[in-house]
Amino acid sequence: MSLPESCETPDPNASLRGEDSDHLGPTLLYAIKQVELAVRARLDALLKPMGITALQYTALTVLRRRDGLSSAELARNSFVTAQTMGEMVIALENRGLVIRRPDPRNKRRMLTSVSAAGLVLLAEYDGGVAELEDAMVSGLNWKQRAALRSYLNSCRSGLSDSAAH
Amino acid sequence: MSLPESCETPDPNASLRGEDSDHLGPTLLYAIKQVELAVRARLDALLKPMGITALQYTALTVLRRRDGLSSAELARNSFVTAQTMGEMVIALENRGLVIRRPDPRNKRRMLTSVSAAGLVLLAEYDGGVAELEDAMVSGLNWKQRAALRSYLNSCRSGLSDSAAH
DNA sequence: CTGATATCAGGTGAACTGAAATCA
DNA sequence: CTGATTTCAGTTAACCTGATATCA
Repeated sequence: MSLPESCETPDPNASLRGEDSDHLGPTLLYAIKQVELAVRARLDALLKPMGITALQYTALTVLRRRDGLSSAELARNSFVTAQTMGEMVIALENRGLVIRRPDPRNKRRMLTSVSAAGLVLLAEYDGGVAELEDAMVSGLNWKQRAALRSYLNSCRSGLSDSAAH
Repeated sequence: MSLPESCETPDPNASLRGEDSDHLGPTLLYAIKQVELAVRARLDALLKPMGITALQYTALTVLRRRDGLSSAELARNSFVTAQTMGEMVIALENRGLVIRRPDPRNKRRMLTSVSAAGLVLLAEYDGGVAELEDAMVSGLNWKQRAALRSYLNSCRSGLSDSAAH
């Protein structure tokens, strides 16, 4: 990995508004945490009036994209234990937002799907969530947005794969 | 602010492993959440052996950079209530990691500083945290890392500033 | 027998809301 | 009086560990 030495100073005007102008410390980790905190605060405020948590919303959106996952698979996707996700899925089932049925090829597994009511609920949120994302990336053009997503995917794989020190 | 446009195609392999190659939905929000979840899992595992939470660690690093903040200011920085942050700061004080003393100009405010023991504890973590960040951005060159930080800062200001729909 | 899944039981820490007191 | 900060009290949602049963 050759490092370009064209400009050592990563950021001449890092101190934009005196808020978080750290030129040392876990800058990228901190930046990601700050963005996620802001997103979560907004998302909670958006979802709370309808009585659903951010984690439940996330699980529903994942199930909408990938139908028929088991709660254990959902748990691995969200970095929580199988018990925790199992309870949440049951809660969603009791509220009629998801439907579960045993896997015909494995009687132990329970295939989970978003119910019609769940799809309606998700559809009601889609607009607000899209607005939230638009607000977040309002300062970036499409090319930068694509690069940001690419970089984030790289970060995720870098953390999940061979991140042994 | 010059933004690097020499970056290669945004995603040579956007579909990493068939896991989350969604071309629709809240992709960027989801990508950020996924990265933060992975970071938090790693950070918790790193910090747990010494009995400190990720939020406490973050608060300590913020105080190291900006000495003398009040718990209310810390709360606003971390998107939690003043009560929550107040309890955490007291917990840190009881463990001798921070020191508080009344603001001479405002007897109600309590100025918080990292204690010597707190600085030692932070120093012990700096290495592991740096390794964690290195692992996260191992797939990015320095230019992409700088762009990522710039984009994340843009996202944060986009969320905190005028994010009215 | 081993591993994965689901579920029940119990426990914990972290966050919230509400209210009260102090001070600029 | 208004607003900000701190602190006390009660509460809740989220997550954990441990144990058990089922099934590939």
